Amino acid sequence: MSINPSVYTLVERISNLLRNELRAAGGASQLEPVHLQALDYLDRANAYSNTPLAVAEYLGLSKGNISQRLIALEREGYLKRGVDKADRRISHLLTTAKGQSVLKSAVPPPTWRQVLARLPTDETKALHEGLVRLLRQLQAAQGQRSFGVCHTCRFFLREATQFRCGVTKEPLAVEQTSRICREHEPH
Amino acid sequence: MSINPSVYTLVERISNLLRNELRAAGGASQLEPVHLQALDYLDRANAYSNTPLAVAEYLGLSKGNISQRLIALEREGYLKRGVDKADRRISHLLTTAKGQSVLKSAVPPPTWRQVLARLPTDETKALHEGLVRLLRQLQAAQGQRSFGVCHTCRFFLREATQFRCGVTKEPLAVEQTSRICREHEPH
DNA sequence: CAAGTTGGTATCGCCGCGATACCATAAGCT
DNA sequence: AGCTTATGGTATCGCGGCGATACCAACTTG
Repeated sequence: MSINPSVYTLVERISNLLRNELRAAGGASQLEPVHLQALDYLDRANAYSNTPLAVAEYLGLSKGNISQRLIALEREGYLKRGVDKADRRISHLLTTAKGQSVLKSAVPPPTWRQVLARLPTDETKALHEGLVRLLRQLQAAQGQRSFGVCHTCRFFLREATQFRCGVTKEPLAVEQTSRICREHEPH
Repeated sequence: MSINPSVYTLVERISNLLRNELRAAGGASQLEPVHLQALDYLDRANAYSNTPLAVAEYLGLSKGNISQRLIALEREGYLKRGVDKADRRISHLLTTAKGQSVLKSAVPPPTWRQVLARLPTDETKALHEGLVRLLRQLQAAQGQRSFGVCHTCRFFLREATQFRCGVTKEPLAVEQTSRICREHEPH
């Protein structure tokens, strides 16, 4: 039982359940899992990280593919696009009210929300820790970005009167520090 | 940090990593993730459970879809098909040497094998327990079969001289009792 | 033995996905 | 300054996974 089902198999099966739930949850709004995941990411990304390329890296899919998904999401009104002031090649995507509304009902899918809420807190904590370790190890092993938040980032600077990003050298609004960052690197 | 990233987000991201790794691992043999997963299941299913319908239920995909995937796998020589002696509608799929060979190198994907092997055993144990609970809860919540092994099944009978399945009433070969069963129900 | 049920396949259309080629803007070099 | 290279993003192509539907063959039930 400690071997079979193994951790790998468990992850595989839970992944499939998640994918199927997402497919079902997005069915009403005609959104596939990839759309919901992209929307969810953008809804939680900071100002550096809400670009098409960042979404592609986060989901591990090709930029061409993601470009098309985002165009579709914008066309359907789930996203709004802005142009970067400093670099006019870069798009910044923001979720609209419609986008946030579909997220609210579909991700996490209802079943997941319910099950996770009912898990005992100590068990949730242990599970959380194990998953964090697993994720970080996997990301490191394949050289992927970690996409964490400021407080767990090695470039995060706590100065006397404010926070600052050690990568961009810019001061950070407090609200931004709890958002996902593409430049994040763990300690 | 206990909220963000949440357990849900962690699972989502790990799932994506897994899917991408599987896609890469199967690339050499032209097999998509679904093929590798179906093969892996069949390689570990017992004699009741190695049918197209069972694969579809296990993966949560439509039987029409899975039927076509299995036909492709058989055509490429990864599977052999046998007909059930008692019910001639039913196919039984067995992995060939070629099928087992590709599984050996592709699932779990190399990165995963490596990372999981290096996780400290106590952490693995905690992670395993949490994932089992999560999986069982999710399966129960959406009325899916649990696909476990005999020793965790409420129908499993330990008799004086042998094991027996309480569903089919048949005696069980020892080798079969460590395989995945479609009729499995947890205690 | 007729009627309904179940395991499996055939076929259709949709669309996610990678690969490639391409464009526009930016950065680096001399 | 210009020339070259690098980077963010899009357009287009072909492949194939996927659900839905319809269908067939074998079993089951009255």
